[in-house]
Amino acid sequence: MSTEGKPKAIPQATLERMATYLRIVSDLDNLGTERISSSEMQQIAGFSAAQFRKDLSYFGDFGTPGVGYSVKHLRQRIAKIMNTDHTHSVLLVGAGKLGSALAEYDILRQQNFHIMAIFDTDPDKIGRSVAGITVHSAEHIHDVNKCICARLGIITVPVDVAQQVANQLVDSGVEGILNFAATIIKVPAHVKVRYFSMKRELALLAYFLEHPFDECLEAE
Amino acid sequence: MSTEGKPKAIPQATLERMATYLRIVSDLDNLGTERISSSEMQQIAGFSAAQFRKDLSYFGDFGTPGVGYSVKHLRQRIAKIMNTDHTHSVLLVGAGKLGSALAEYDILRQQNFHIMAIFDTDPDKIGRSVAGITVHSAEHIHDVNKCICARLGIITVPVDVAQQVANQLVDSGVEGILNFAATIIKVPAHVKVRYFSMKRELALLAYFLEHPFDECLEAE
DNA sequence: AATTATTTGTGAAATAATACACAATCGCCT
DNA sequence: AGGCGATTGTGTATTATTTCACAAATAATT
Repeated sequence: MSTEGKPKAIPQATLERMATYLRIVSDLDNLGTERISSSEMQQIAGFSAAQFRKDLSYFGDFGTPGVGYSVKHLRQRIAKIMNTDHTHSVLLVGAGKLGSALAEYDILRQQNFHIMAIFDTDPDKIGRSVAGITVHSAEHIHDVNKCICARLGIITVPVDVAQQVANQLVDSGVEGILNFAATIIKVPAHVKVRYFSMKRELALLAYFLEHPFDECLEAE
Repeated sequence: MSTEGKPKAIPQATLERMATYLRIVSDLDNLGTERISSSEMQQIAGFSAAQFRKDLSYFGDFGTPGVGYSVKHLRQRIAKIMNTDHTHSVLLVGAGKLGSALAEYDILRQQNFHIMAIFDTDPDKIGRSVAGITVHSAEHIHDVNKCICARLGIITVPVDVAQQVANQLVDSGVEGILNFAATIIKVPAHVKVRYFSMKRELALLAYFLEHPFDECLEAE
């Protein structure tokens, strides 16, 4: 329907939903589903059908009126948009309980994000093997990443060394950081940071325990 | 400055930031800092000073003009608002790598959220001990929670049993769920769900690798 | 080929969130 | 006691996002 690519500003919220759409269509594709309509997506994802269509419209045309969307096609297009149509190397810093769990739990099975090296600042952990990968000293992030050229990093170290580790990651060429340490880290403008804090999530849920009817919509 | 409590609708985004403010003032308090101004908060949190003041204004008056905010007072007030001024019992379902790591890593040290019971659907895991807590069968969630009365739950089971586990949690009285399984779960309207997916976060970071100058603001 | 039942894509309207700007307030200093 | 510099709290303006509503497009049917 539209004619050409649209270099408009994409709402942050749209991008977050795109990642969810991608997961859903990937699941549907793996299940063998061939078609999906925006109203079916509403059922599955919890966002409105119009929201779904509007989100996609920022990136061009995806479906065919009267029919819906090809799941396979949607998956390919969104994967390309999200830049997950190929493998990304990832550095993991922090070989503690959480870091080890992440290395084994999610990544190795879910394609396209490969943890290529693990680092730690704790001398006791250096040299040991986690999820089949040797743990290096965090001092060597720069050197090791010369070979790997990873642009993504995950921080699972204690708060007091998080900033230092972030600096080293950035220094080694990392441009996207997922930070599990409960502290805000300062990075150059070209580096994107996403945060996750268990306590923060639980605090939000605790709030809603006393305010059950605020904001019941919003799904993933 | 204002006269009375304000039962206005609180923006979701404000609540998310409130949780961050709470972490920051808690840290400052522990460090012995006594006062903070909104502009100092801007430095630390990355949100604008006006944003900080506006967010607080939804909940009443907190500071004194010309002086700033008492860190201790702010901490108490926000903790009360977020409902984290007392301990919450939490149920954890899924004693795999991630669940075990969460049980040990974050919660036990960070006060006010206590994992009181761990469950799993895998017979091999039932009866074993994780982080000093015996793993029960997920079938017994309802019974066990009769004693515990937890209103918060964490799901770290595989996607195919996530919905079933969610149902059992809700059935046992849980009203807030933190879901690490990569699937959207359906719950009654009074139950709040927060999602976390590693792949989703990494996909977003991957997007920004190719779009480094979109949305550089936004901190935690 | 025309008709109907669907469903997309999107401009415009409605809603929500953020940034701005400044009056009100406070502590300090003289 | 009054003036000054600093900082809050908030009404308003601005910007961003979501919702709505419908024309355009398609397949199926007759």
